[in-house]
Amino acid sequence: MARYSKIKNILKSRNLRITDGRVDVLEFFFRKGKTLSIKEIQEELKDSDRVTLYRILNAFTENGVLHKIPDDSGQVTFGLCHDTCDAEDHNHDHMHFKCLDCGTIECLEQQVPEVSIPGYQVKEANLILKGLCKSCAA
Amino acid sequence: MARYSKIKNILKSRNLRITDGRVDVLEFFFRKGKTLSIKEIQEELKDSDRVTLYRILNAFTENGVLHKIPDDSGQVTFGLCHDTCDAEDHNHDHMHFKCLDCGTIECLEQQVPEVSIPGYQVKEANLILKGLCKSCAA
DNA sequence: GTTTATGTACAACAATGTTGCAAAAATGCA
DNA sequence: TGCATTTTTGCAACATTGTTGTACATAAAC
Repeated sequence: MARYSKIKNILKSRNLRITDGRVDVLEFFFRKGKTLSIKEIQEELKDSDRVTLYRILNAFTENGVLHKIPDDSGQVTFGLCHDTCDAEDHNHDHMHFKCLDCGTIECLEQQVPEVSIPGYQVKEANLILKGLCKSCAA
Repeated sequence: MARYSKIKNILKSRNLRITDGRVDVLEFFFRKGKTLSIKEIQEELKDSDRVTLYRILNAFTENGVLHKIPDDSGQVTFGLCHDTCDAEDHNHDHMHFKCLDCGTIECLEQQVPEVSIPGYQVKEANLILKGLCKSCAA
């Protein structure tokens, strides 16, 4: 499917109106094919309003289009959710790799290992690995 | 060992000077025995300077006294490192549980499951679980 | 006690994120 | 297509969070 149609479908399926800003943000994610920090998105979409961008990202996060990647650096990073995510049944189990050298954060396809703790009810699991990515380790 | 002596030893072993602010922060962590957000620490130590507190927390993080817990909420939370951590050989593998009900973040003693990704060099692993904690699930 | 290195307090700044509201645009329907 | 409704945007203003520079104060070492 053409990229624009795909983006339109994603927005429609979440009952989000198709606006230039939203399409631009999603198009940027598909084009880069990687996780993006707010800073990177802002630099790409220089002429757009900061508040609008925050609202777009929040809407996307709430509706399972993007997921926020926890990071202790304070720099919030977003990644595209897999096609299986939707507003009701959002798959929160993600595994990410942050390269200590180049700083890139990648979404890994591997499944987060199952963990159970007696007495606790685990609903989501986020595994953040740090080290050297494929290109930096080589 | 008495708490104050313990705190003094921790600071000395990191070559950090023993000051009122640092002792207060550490004493608060030992007293609560749990992870603390910057907000909580600020509320406890109302009369202390905000900048000083940030510098204390940064010094503690850099020297393996505390560890920063990644969280997508933006609220930075700190936890006491285990006794095995020191400035040179800081054990970065942590497992945390965040309760979606009461918001508390707990450090779990369980070991983070080993994960390896072909071509990557994994140095740290952070597993963040979310759900209902023991008291909220009951 | 005196010296020296380190840490603190204050002011000012920078970055990040939020709220309220009027104007604009997207959708649905006649 | 044109109109009504609802959602989204853009702007201003504010709130929170974190940083930098610098003079002063304190801890550690002698």
